[in-house]
Amino acid sequence: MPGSKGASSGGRAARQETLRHHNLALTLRHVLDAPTPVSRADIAAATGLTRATVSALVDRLLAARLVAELEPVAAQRAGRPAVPLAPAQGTVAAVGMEVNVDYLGVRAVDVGGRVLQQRVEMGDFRGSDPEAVLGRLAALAGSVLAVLSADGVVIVGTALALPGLVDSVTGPLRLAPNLGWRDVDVVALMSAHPVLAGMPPRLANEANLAARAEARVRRGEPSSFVYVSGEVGIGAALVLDGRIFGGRHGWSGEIGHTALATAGAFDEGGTLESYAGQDAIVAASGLPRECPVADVVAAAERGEPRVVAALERAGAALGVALANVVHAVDLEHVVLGGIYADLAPYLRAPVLAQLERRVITAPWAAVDVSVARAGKYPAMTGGALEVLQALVEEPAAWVPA
Amino acid sequence: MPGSKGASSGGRAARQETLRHHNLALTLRHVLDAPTPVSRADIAAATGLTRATVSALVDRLLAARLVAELEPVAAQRAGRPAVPLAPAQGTVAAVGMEVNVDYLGVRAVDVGGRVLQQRVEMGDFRGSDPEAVLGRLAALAGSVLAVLSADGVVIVGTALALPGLVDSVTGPLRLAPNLGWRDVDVVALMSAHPVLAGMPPRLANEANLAARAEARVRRGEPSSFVYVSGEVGIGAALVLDGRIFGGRHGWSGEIGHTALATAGAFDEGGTLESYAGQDAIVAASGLPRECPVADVVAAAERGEPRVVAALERAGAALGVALANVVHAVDLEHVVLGGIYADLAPYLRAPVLAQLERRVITAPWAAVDVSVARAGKYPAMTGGALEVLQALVEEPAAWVPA
DNA sequence: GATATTTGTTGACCCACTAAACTTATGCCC
DNA sequence: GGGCATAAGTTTAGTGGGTCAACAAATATC
Repeated sequence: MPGSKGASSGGRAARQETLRHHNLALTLRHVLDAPTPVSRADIAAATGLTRATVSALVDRLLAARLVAELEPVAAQRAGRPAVPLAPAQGTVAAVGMEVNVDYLGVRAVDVGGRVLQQRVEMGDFRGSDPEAVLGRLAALAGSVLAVLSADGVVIVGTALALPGLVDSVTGPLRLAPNLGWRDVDVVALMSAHPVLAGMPPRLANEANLAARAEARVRRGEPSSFVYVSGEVGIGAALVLDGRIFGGRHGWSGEIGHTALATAGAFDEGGTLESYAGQDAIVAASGLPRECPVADVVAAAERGEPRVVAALERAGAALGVALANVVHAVDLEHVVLGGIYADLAPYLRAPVLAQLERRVITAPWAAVDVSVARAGKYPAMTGGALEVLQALVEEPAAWVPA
Repeated sequence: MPGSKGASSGGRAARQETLRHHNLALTLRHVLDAPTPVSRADIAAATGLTRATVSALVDRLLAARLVAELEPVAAQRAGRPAVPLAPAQGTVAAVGMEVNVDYLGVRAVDVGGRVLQQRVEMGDFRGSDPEAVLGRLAALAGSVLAVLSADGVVIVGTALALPGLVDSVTGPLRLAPNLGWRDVDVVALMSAHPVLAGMPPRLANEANLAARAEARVRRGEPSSFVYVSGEVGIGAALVLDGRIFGGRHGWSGEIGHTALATAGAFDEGGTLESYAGQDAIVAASGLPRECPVADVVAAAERGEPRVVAALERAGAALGVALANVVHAVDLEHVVLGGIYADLAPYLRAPVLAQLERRVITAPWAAVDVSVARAGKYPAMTGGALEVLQALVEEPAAWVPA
């Protein structure tokens, strides 16, 4: 998720090989992104390549087991029936892992986006010991990998989502306030376990990876949005044309630290997290500390005034912060994820109200607010998709000559 | 400045021609970006292309008058002396125009970045009539274009910088509060003038184009930064790896409307512009309305306490807003432009103080604040560079077969 | 003046694409 | 069931833009 290429004079020399790599990736992407199986002729028509070229490229993808031919279905049109092509199932996969405040887990996803295996362990990891926690995670990953390799699945890599600041330039986890971790060399700790020896995980922020999963669910729709992941902390991710924009170090979207409530005295003032974080909402609701979100939702459904007011207030704070993000990066869609997805019925209106009031461009491009659709533990899926994306963009490395 | 490609399955089929286009652009970029003239052999070594290929590509660039051969300089090494290649001077150029609150102007820049012609007219355009103002601008442009065409310069296009919201998707200027313009079809009004008939201007925000000029001045240095353009309004631009990130409509960087001073009551609170805009600074300084910035600087230099306090306060507000931007997009450099460049001696410290206090990632990547170096009227230069960039990225369209 | 060294050019070759003909497999009409 | 239209996938020749290696040109060094 570099967000930048780095090359000073952008791009390297293109040779014949580059051409083939490009078209191979294009062809693969077409098969993977299509909602239904496609034929070689469909790909040719859509890409502008000739059928001859597509055939040659597809042959390579078949050999690499990235794509599979399905049984021809009874054709209703005249002419030779097409051979349907679809993402291969259960042949090539990536593993997404996650450590969060109250659970850890591992999920394996194949090139078609199917979940092949998954394990989740609940727990309380506030103020935990990184080495011990990562040991448990590695054990979990080991059991998943064992099943996969017994099934002959090729694993292309792993990724690990963390609720904090991961330095994508130099490596370590800088800060995960709610785990109580600081400057932890997570990659080294994970690689120490033999099961992961050959596959050091890519690290990334939980919100960024969750947003990637959300982007996949929404492929086809306008795919530029701010994904807000409400958990104990508040993370956000910027998705531009289906791609995560991580910034220089992968630290974009740290809206939990947006300055609010400054009243002209710029040296004071709370952050968004102090108004709209999970703990703040629970406290303002008058509910017991660390009670689950489900309790908040239940209380709100019963119409308890203090809870409803707390959510109203949290929504307003979130709306102000999001208005600032919209002004900074010009996006028209907000997706509420994490606990905000559960609380959306109560947050949506105040968030929208602030956006409409404050966003100066709203008259020409109203900002809409929707609810995440990527399901439970989206960051694990997103981590796997992150690794798979590298494969999809450079399939030549995995395709036999 | 789309900031997005739009293509759903990203990228089209690559053919042989695509290869040549890519390498032609690569070669041209190498000549343009090099600080000193380069030889064909240098380009070959740097790009990985063979000298044979580079020779063929350079021949096309010479024919298109985008590149020129210089006189060989006395070689100090053994071997045949190299033929130095440099951007052609005064052969191919683009025109950048600007309408702002107190001036309008036109500037022509060639592929090497040299200013060939320029005209600036001072005035007061608050609450002005768009048609009349654009008529004056067109006349100015006409006189510049006349001189250029007499000199045999080929004009590849024009751009127009405006202090407001330009809708890059559907075209019109949506809102320029300080001009008092709203929903003005600027392109149509400009194209009505015969001198610009064949070359409708690209419109863009003043801050975005000024930032582009700044990025060019800083090429070679780390080129991702937030450029803040303080004028009557406050605009900003996000520069990522030397490229402007404009967002979906070109409306990124509207930090003038960042919400500040909310004191827990999220329905109140002023914007950054109400604390740090030119009018706000002048008012808080106790100076006469609409007095020039030079007077503010002079008063600050004399140490007038009310002025110094006003600048301190404006700097703090700006620092809070910039901390929010840094949290949102993860950038490490802030560049102060427009009136903020003149006021930088007084703004820099409070801005830095807020950034250090609030940016949670500061311990690992301190945000620095520097002063713009692109000179007077950077948006005019940036507009021309914007047009030239399209040429540089797709030189094939301008190069004879 | 002979030799080494580097630049730029030339021509043979190679590879990935296109174009167009061909083969295969179906639906439809009689 | 046979002929015909239609469409999918394959085969073969051709083209373009690259590489590679040899060569010519121009200078420094001894």
